[in-house]
Amino acid sequence: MQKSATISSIANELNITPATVSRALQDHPSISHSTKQSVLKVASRLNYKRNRVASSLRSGKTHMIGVIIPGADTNFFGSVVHGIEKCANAKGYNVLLYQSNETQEHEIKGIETFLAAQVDGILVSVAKDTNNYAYYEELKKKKIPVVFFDRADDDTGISSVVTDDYKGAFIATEHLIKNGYNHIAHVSGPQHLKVFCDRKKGYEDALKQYNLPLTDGFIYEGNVSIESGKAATRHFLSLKQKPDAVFAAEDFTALGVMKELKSHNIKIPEAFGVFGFANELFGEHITPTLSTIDPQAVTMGKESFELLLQMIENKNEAVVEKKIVLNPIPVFRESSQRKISGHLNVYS
Amino acid sequence: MQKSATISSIANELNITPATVSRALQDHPSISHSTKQSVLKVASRLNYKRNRVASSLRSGKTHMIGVIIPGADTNFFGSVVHGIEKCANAKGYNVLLYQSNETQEHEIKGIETFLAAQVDGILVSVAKDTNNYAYYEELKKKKIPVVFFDRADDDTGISSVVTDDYKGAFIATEHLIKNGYNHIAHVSGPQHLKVFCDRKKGYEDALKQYNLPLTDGFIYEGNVSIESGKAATRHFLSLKQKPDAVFAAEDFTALGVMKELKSHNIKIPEAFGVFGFANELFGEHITPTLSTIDPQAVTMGKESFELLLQMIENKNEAVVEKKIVLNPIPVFRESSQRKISGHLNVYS
DNA sequence: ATGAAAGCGCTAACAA
DNA sequence: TTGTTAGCGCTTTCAT
Repeated sequence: MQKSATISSIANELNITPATVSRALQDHPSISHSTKQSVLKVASRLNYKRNRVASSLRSGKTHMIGVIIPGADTNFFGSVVHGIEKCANAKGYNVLLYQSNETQEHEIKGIETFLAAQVDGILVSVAKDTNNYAYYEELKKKKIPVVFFDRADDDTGISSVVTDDYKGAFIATEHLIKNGYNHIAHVSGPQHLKVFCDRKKGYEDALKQYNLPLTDGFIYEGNVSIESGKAATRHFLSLKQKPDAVFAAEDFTALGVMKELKSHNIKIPEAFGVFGFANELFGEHITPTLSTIDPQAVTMGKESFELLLQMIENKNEAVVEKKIVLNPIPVFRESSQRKISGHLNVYS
Repeated sequence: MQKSATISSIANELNITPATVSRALQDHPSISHSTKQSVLKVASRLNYKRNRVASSLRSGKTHMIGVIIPGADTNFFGSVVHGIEKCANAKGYNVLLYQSNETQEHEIKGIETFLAAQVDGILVSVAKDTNNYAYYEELKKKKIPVVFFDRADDDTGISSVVTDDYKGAFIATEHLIKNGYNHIAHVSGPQHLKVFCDRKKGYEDALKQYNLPLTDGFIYEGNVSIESGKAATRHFLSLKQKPDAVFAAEDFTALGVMKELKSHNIKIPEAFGVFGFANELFGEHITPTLSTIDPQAVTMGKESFELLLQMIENKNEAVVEKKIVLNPIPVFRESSQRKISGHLNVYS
């Protein structure tokens, strides 16, 4: 292959210096219109492409951001990445992707990779088992812009973009109550993650507000999986006081709940209500369709990137912590709505 | 922030030259054990991290690969990326992701971005509307390693990793036949994409082999979407000779077929069989569960990366085109299996 | 409006 | 085994 064109080759053709070419290419104000014209012409003739690596080395900006997600195989994270990508590309940024596979070990490896690659900033949704944020404190000291999305930590003082999990959970639980379920259980997620704490709190407060008791054994800590939804359900059904509805902290868990209920021939939503969280794709297509909370994944991606970009561009100024909270959108489907025609307390 | 350590800072501390440090860090054979030891010690004390940008500029290798996918929001591509990532990270490569949103325009933009970023190689699954491969010929001339996955082109002479689409389609159709359906229609995908040609051909050949006629109007060209599955079904139901089963070229299309059938109160699988392709996540969870072909997404990602890596490492040797064909795994679920107890031809 | 010159941090051919 | 030297391609300050 013939070597690709550089600013020097352009400069040679025109008998000007590389510096001038560089400036012309950047549309620098101090370059004459005619020079710019000719540079552009030669550049396109030689099929010149700026070497970003060289440019990055010199300028210290790579125009790359790193994104760490637990896994690329859920619709939720897929959509967030989609949002990030779209936005980043529009602003001339590239996206380096890294999957933690839900372990802190990989997460840290990802960050180190990103640092070595000199990314301009990092977006991360922490792994299930991340409970130590010392690493992020380090990054803060190094003034590397970092934004958490979805799975954020409250105490680290790092900017974040999350859904209003508390509100979403409250709405979900309230909806179940209004549909006549009054023994509502909850399958939560790992409690060291703020998301799942908040969702539990929303559930609890909704019960309180409607004067429903918090029954013993009605909260089961799952681990965000179909299997834990099933296990939770087996647990609930073994109680003397059985629930008649479940608010699951996440859709896959809700799916597990539904599967287990079906295998016990318990009718949803007639005999048992189910509500999820995440608006995973499958919820719309299963029978019955799954009620859920849409956390606005694409918007989350977009907002995360924009926030990060702000931080990148104002790198010198004091980095203020900024928290963006998205409005959760309830999606009421079949699994939580029964025709209540007057027998609100039929099961109590 | 204090500037991060460089090889020079390490060299200074030890009164040796940067070159020696560089070599020590690379475990170069000509460096003494003791020097390596001390370099490593100082490096870790200073928290040295190699600057990959500088390294790339000098060596011409970025250890980054670019991946272009139509979109990150299907389980299939999510899983392929998962496979790529895992494998790439293990080998010290980073993954730049770009989504074409199914348009050739974005796809080309992605490639240009990757070239500017000096990636070592590119993995691409072409967009729905890509029909011009001139761009890839260019890459070939420039000796940029490229591997197509899933959506490949046969004539470009570019290496690829795909599922045996023909075989998968054949198995699916054959299975429908063996389950007593004998008016089997097909919803295909865009025919300028080889995947969908192959699937159609597998369908046709299965019919032939079992001496079933290719009925007029039984092939509907969809565009890989729920909506086109619905439209196809409406078309099929409007025919005088109606089909009693559909092999859809892809799961979302199959889902559309099922939805439309349900809205006409046509029972699946009793009155109508449905078979998909892709093994999207939802198929396992809808009612009835969807029979499909598992194209081995994660394996596809892994194999694609390994093939690309080979090409990257043997860049000087003649690049031979290599095609890897994965074995499709049928997943027989409810939507295609009826109890046929002797009335094989009940509908004919 | 343009040129000259230095250098980002690292690597590698050649020399010793 | 280690040092010397040059330079990857670009940006940017300072000078003209």
